[in-house]
Amino acid sequence: MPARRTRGQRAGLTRQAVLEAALALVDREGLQALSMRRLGNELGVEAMTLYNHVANKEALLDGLVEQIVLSVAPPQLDASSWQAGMRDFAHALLTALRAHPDVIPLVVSRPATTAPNLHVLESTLRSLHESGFPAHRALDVVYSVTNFVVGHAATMSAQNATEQDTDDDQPGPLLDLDADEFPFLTAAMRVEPRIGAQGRFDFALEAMLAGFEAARTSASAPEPGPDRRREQP
Amino acid sequence: MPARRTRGQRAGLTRQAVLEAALALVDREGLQALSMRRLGNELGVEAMTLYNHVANKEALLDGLVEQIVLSVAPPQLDASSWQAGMRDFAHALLTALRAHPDVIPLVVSRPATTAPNLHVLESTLRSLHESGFPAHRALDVVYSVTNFVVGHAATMSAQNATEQDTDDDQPGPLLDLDADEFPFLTAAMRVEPRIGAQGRFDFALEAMLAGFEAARTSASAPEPGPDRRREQP
DNA sequence: CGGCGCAAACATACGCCGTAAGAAAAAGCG
DNA sequence: CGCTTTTTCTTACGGCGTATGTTTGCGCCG
Repeated sequence: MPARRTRGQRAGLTRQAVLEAALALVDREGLQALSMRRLGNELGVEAMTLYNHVANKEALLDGLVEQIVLSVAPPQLDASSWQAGMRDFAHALLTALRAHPDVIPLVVSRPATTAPNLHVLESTLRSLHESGFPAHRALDVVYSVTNFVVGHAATMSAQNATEQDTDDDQPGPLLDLDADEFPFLTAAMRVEPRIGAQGRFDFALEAMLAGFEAARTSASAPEPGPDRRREQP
Repeated sequence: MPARRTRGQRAGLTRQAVLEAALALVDREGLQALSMRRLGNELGVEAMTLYNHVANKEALLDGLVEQIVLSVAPPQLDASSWQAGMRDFAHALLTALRAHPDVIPLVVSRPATTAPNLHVLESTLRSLHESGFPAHRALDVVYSVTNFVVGHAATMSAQNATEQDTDDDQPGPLLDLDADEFPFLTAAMRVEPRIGAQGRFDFALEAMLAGFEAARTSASAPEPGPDRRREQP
């Protein structure tokens, strides 16, 4: 039953309301369930009505990632430990993404460079600068942490998605692979996968933060070393 | 002109040919240009014909990420320096992703757990294990590096996309932001953005590898420390 | 209080999409 | 050559995003 209103009374529909309904719909039924007609039904309104509040579907999707990005508290950095602040920020961002896993593909492909986000970024850069990072390195740190969090969240959500295709909930190996064929892989996945993902996240995050700290304290860059990368022309 | 053949001669169409044409089309005109009808035209064939070689559009998209993943050489690890091998692997993966930026959203949302990929993963895990990582930490390392690379590639491609919306090629600030409002941000972006992105990638990658090396050499885990994260219930 | 302007909501229509179902054509094979 | 098998084409259905034009009811001004 599509939330009908007695015909004639106005909805007072709002961009915010549209975005919230869209986010709820995506959380409930996935990205592919989000169509203008469907979202209209959800709000008791015709599809075209939504165009009074969002320019088009692209803008609606942009609005979804905006909702998520704005929901995470900006990094709180005191000069004593920039690492603690970045760690909290990374965890908060991961939590926000995990709360809306179906939006992650959107977050990945849409840069969130709205004005409020840029201000958050600017203040974070200032804090990191006061902690001893040169400006461009501060940007490196912020970008790297967010990139890492987003990539990790994407991988985790993709795995959860395929894991739900086989809809049995016994805790056995979700990817049933031959222990003889993949001994190390099976050994590595023996740990409870949920803890494993979180543990991996913490492990790599600590490694990154430690690496950044090492780069910060040493004036000379700790750059590549013997580098044999290849690059496209 | 849609590559017509004189009616009657057969194409000898192949799954591989379909995937290559699809990848070329996506590279040329973006993900949204990839439809079964359009891809059929590209190959001089009706849309439904494609279903003889791919089960449905989902499978075709899976095939696209498969193409990319298989195109990057597996990590070559000699016991002397696991870091060099992982660094090369990261660079190769980044290069492959940057060659097909429009496929990145697909790579992000589709776990590439096909049999050949699992074998590559297994052999990488063995090498890392021989370098002194416990099995689960080896998995952490591989996952973290790939997550990081994918996240970084996604961010870079998203930025390049918005940067092309304003189609002027003067090298000025691609995100024209007020230097008074965002002093640190503008300072940080003063470096040539192309080099900046690559430099940031190398910087963070080295930090991660250094952090992993530190974790490997110390038996005691270098875990979080004073942790004030919050988590959803 | 009455009418009117205007923004919000509705209704219709167009050209796309993915793909199910069946006809037709080509290719292999005795 | 006829028969089977596989590939390709044709048609059709429901759903999509949205351009376009009409209706509706609230708030304001006289």
